[in-house]
Amino acid sequence: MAAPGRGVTIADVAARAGVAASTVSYVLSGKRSISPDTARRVMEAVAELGYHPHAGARSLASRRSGVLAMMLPLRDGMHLPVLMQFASGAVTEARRQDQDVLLMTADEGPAGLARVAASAMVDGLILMDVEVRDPRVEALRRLGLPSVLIGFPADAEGLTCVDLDFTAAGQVCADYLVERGCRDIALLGASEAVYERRTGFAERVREGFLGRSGPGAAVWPCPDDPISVQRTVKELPAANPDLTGLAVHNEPAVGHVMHALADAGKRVGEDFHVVVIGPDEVAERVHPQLPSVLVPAETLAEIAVRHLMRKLDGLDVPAATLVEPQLTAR
Amino acid sequence: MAAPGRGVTIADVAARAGVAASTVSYVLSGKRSISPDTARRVMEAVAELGYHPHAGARSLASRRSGVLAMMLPLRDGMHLPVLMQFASGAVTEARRQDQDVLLMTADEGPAGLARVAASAMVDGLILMDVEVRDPRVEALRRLGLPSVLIGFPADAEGLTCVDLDFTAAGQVCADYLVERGCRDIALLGASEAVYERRTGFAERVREGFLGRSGPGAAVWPCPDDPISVQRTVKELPAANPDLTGLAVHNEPAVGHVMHALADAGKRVGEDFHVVVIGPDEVAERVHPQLPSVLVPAETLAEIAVRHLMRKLDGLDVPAATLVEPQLTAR
DNA sequence: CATCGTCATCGAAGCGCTTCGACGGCGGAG
DNA sequence: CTCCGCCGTCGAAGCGCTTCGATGACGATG
Repeated sequence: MAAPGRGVTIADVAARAGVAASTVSYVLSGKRSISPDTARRVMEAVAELGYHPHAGARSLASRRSGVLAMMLPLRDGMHLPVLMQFASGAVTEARRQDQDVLLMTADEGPAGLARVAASAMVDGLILMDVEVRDPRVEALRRLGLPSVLIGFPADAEGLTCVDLDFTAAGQVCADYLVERGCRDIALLGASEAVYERRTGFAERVREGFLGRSGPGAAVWPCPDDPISVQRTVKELPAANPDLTGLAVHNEPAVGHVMHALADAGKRVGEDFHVVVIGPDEVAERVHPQLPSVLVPAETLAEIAVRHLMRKLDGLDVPAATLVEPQLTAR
Repeated sequence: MAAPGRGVTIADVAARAGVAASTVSYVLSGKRSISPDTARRVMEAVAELGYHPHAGARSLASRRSGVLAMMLPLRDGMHLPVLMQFASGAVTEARRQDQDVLLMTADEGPAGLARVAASAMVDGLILMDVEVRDPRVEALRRLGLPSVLIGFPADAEGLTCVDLDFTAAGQVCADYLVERGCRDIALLGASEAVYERRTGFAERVREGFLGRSGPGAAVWPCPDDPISVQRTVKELPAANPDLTGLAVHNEPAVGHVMHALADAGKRVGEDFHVVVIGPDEVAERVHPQLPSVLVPAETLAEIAVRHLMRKLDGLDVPAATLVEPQLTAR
């Protein structure tokens, strides 16, 4: 009793329930019909002994490990809390489907994919923060490991991708500002680095935003330290005196933007409008609170896991899933 | 060639190298001496075929899965970026030791521990954000699953724990402020909830801080929204007019604190001093930049993984490891 | 009453790996 | 020159599970 559950095998359960090991297996998997009476005795034995199937043995015999890999990068300019939301959303949904999640880092690169695929350590893979040209994508195709991407690479042929519709998000923000009567509007984005890496979502927000705004609209990449933000916000009116609306797609910078605007004498919500693309807390933690379009990290992760599970079960799933952005007015 | 590496078994490697399967195994594990010539042929075959051992088979036969679990909470008041640093630090170090990391959430609780332990899915466990009274700790003891805690529960008997020396961190902050000539000092902490949950580190910072400061010192719990921060900062001088030094142990609030102090006419770095316990970025992203004591998440995670691996190898490790805090002046 | 299905269950054969004991071949000691 | 011991290698026996085919038992059918 020192370590209950340790070393309990299916044979122990079978003996206890007075059946064959294979019968226990069938009760547990439901792959053959079993009399209710036998099933009950088996389940009781399982509970009494605290039996949990040996993961390795199971995966060896059934060619299913019950583990999903999540490969997520920790690159410069990524907003860590959002990544954590993705991770937690994925784990939660995976557990609901009796799967576990292995955390991989992006810098293992394609070799890491080959490793987990060949070792049959995981059944499928969720790839995060996909870049427009991503070396992992090619490896993925080659390996034939079931996978779902969060984000869209340039060539999504044959892949399953899920993401927020960032183009629509850019549009929603532009529309919001225009409806508020803003004359000219601008998008204050993430630092240059994010655009240079050609991270898909940043580009798409820009396109969506510009597509809905007048000829005076501009996009300003901006690092998130207070000095840079202050400087950028100061430059805005100089570049365009008619600017009265700003969309901010740079989570950590939002607070600084608000202070810079206050310093510049803008009264946000009155003669100047700001809308945020980012987590609710960011938009709620400034004064005044701002309208925002949320990146629904948990929802995206959940969809990704569900799609992946369907693929593992041989069902088919839409190649591209775009989640509609919601603008929360505040 | 459509899916190279798929289905390559140790027998394939053995055939290719002209040896027995067991020999391949010994080459790979180094558990018996092998002639250099044979070893070379085997390694070549491994490389040519892209062989990776089947994880399930390996764990079944060797009773080692090569996977470590990391159970980390996503509770209110936790600073997500720091958690992500822990996770990434652990994954990085684990990979260095040829291990993978399974991500578990705290809300699976003790049952989750029983599951992974009994299924032999993981070899060991790292438990994060340990509370003073944590139900998982008891389960851990009972299961006998090798583990390392990041944080200290009330009863650490028989456990291996690693953490920043938060008591010392509190002391360092108090000392810093006193040395700067501050008359009275205060600690602005996290929201009440964190203290109520009796999260170990918050309490220890407080004790360390109070232990080194004069009788006028005070601790102010504080939520991290701008309104609450503004209010709390306004109350400080009312409660103690001689207050000229503040330690902030609440990452997201730092920016707001600085603005509130500016509004109150304090000139930080001159007639008023502030020190931060938190990530470097937080202290660097305000103006003026602040001195800070870092929570070395990656280092802690790295130590935890290393200790865990030593335990798995039957070596012994110190029961308690406290990392000395470093104050970075800026 | 003999025959045929169906249902519930069993036994055995692997899944791919590690590990143990065994066994040739070789060099050094006697 | 023989014997012993060691080194390098092999074959076989599992690890705990799933799954396939086989087998009784039993009710329905002709």
